[in-house]
Amino acid sequence: MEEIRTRFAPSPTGYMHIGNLRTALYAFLYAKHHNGKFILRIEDTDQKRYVEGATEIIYDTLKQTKLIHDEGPDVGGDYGPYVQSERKALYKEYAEKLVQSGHAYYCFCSNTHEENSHEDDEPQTYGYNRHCRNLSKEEVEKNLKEGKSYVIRQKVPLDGTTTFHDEIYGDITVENSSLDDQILLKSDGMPTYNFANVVDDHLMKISDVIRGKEYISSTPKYQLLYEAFGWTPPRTIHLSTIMGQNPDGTVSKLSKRHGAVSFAQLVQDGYLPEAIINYISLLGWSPKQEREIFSLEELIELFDVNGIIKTDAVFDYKKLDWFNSLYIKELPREKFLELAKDYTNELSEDIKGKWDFASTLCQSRINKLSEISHFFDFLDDYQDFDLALFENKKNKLDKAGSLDILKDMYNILKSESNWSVEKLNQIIQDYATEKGMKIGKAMWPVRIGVTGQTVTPGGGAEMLYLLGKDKSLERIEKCIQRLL
RNA sequence: GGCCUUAUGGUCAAGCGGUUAAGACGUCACCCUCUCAAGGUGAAAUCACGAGUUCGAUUCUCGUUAAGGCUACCA
Repeated sequence: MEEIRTRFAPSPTGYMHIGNLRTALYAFLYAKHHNGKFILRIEDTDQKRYVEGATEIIYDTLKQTKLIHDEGPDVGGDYGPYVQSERKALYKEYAEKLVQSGHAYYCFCSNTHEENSHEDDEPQTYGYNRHCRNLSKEEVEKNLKEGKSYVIRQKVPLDGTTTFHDEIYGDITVENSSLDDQILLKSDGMPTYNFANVVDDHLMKISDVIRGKEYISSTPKYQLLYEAFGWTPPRTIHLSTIMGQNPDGTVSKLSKRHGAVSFAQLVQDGYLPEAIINYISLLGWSPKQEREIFSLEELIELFDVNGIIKTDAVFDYKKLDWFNSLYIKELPREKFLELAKDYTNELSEDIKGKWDFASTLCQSRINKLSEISHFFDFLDDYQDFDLALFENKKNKLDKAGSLDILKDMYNILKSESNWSVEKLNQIIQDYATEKGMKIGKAMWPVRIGVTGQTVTPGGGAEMLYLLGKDKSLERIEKCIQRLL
């Protein structure tokens, strides 16, 4: 049986775009679902874009998301090297083969881009004018001998059509006349992506190419290349684009202006890799089930090209938040504490001292780890709040009623030496029982008085504990003064 | 401009000729509850438009419109 081999072929650009990561994920899931191999290949043929440390970012991302590759520059494999710049000689060799077989030609035009430049009001000309397509052998030899700079271009048939099959989009046919004689080998001797991916996918025995659908337009040219070489093309699976929502409601390709778009940025914002993977797995693919929480193992089990969606998906940070909050809640306590460490710097010494308890409040309520930094800011933001907050109809409380409770609580709390959440809860419960009221009624004035806010991430006793005895009493006293 | 692709609620999406058109996020109620969060229940909200084909179209075909991609010595 045919071995399934997929590849993830990122350019070392310095960051991992979330759309790119999704492509990697799908390629990984597809391969693993079929017990195949997932290969990492670094496409660094554009030397101008080389970024220091960029490959490490790719390795890190793959490691953090657990998309473990079976072959790649760092782990080796039978089809290396896995870095395109190290395969330079290979491409030249194959490009020349194509020249010999009449499927490509040398082009000595200096800069076609400039030649084709135009004024805005002039009708635009498109593509290369094929100036060198029919140069005589002698002319080519002469130019070569003179050491003229050249590129090798694909000799695309002038008529007829080319058809390829995509697993998602079906058969796609284009007129060859709409295809340009694209550059295969650049003047610096490096191949273009368009050429390298064909050679490498074949040489590395890639069975299924999974990539973004921006390559659909180029695929006919790849098809022609495979045919010229006499190779069987791999299956192709083109993926929809991940979009971002613009302020005006329109959408466009997800980019910086929509928010964090790189995996590293998302992680820094406090999203867990597992949550990110879970969320993006469902952006453009559906397991056709009602649940949405899946581990990587489950995704491998369930992955099926049948569920891949053709339409572009808008990245929704709100939904990512939801996934993330669930994953954070599920985190074992130790793990949460460890991850939280990076976000506690801005916390007050007071909160840090009570972190053992305070962290539980965070874990059950935050959407992303970065929210920890300012989670307790409200405690310090204590001003002369509107005394109407003491009125609460559900508890049948007015200012006078609150004042009474506050006075009692002040006296009770003043003599309390065991300032723990449990004890505080206990004594307030005892007080409520004694007064024949529900604990909620007794807690209301306390919680409001001590925080000055109706909404707090925790109950009255918890707020008292976090504030500490001195500050709590001080605030209660102040409220009593104001209410008198 | 040319070529290619796509079109179900605000968002992710199920559906693959006959359905009260799933489910999730978000929103809004209500319940629970010392507030919030979590949890529970419920509500509002979708087949872009126009022609066909068919007994019957969200589903098939064609057009329109809109959106996206390609049209680089970037990938």
